[in-house]
Amino acid sequence: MPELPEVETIARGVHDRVQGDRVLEVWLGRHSEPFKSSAAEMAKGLQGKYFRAVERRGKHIVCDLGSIPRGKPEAQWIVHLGMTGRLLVTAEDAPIAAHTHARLSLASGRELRFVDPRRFGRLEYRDLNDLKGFTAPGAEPLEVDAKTFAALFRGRRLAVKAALLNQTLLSGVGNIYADESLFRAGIRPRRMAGRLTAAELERLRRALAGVLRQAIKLGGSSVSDYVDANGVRGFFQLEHRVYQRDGQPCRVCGTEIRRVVVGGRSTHYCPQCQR
DNA sequence: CATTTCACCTGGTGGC
DNA sequence: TGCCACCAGGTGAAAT
Repeated sequence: MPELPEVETIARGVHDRVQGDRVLEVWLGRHSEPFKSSAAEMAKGLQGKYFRAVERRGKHIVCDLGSIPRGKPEAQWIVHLGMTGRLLVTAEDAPIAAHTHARLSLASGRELRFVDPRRFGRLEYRDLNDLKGFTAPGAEPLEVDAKTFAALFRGRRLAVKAALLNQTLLSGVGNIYADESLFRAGIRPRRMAGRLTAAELERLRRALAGVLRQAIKLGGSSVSDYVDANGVRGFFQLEHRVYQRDGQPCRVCGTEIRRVVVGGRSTHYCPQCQR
């Protein structure tokens, strides 16, 4: 489900609703897949902690926690939504959705819940006395400068689409925004990353930042059932130029949009507008 | 090492 | 209606 704009929307929504709130009780489901750290340690660590802040790092949602409401974070709860994960703030008596893996009851009388049918999402608890704070491995697409961006692709022999999806190069780009940014930059997804010209790379960097910013403004893309922390759908899917539009005419030139597989992922492009 | 492929899961859709 | 193949917004391990 979620790429950078969706994760940003959810992180902001959760931040606004839980900042200053305190965890009273923790319930964790019995499926082990979502738990990157031991469930027992996570439950014990979360209990009693205050939410200092909730922020996005790449596709991760990082909750800074402390034993008092303010000050330096003492621990972090890190949520990765995978393909189908949701992080929701609910009333405590709200019905419990199928595939709910974590419920944090809060002093305000609400609950923070993690729901994930496919269980590709991950939850991690970090005690910052033992471990460093979470940092995303790749560059932030909304902050990276032209020189750094170009250096990420230099010498690489894989398709530019695959490079965009590599989270150790850029953090936060997924299948929708890789395709949409390549369309806006006029670059074919199968072009070898290391063979792009300086001008093409700069077009791509700007197209990517532009499409991500616009998507954040519209609350992300709701392709199937994506909703933010308040259960509200996004609207960026209405702005898609190529993603899941194969067989339909290009909105710019009318040529039929094609679907191919690149790096094992569905890839959509306009053979006329993208070279 | 860099790159590619595949497995991990459930659920929705569309064809027969 | 039922059954089945195929597809899905992600990632990391294994293979090449």
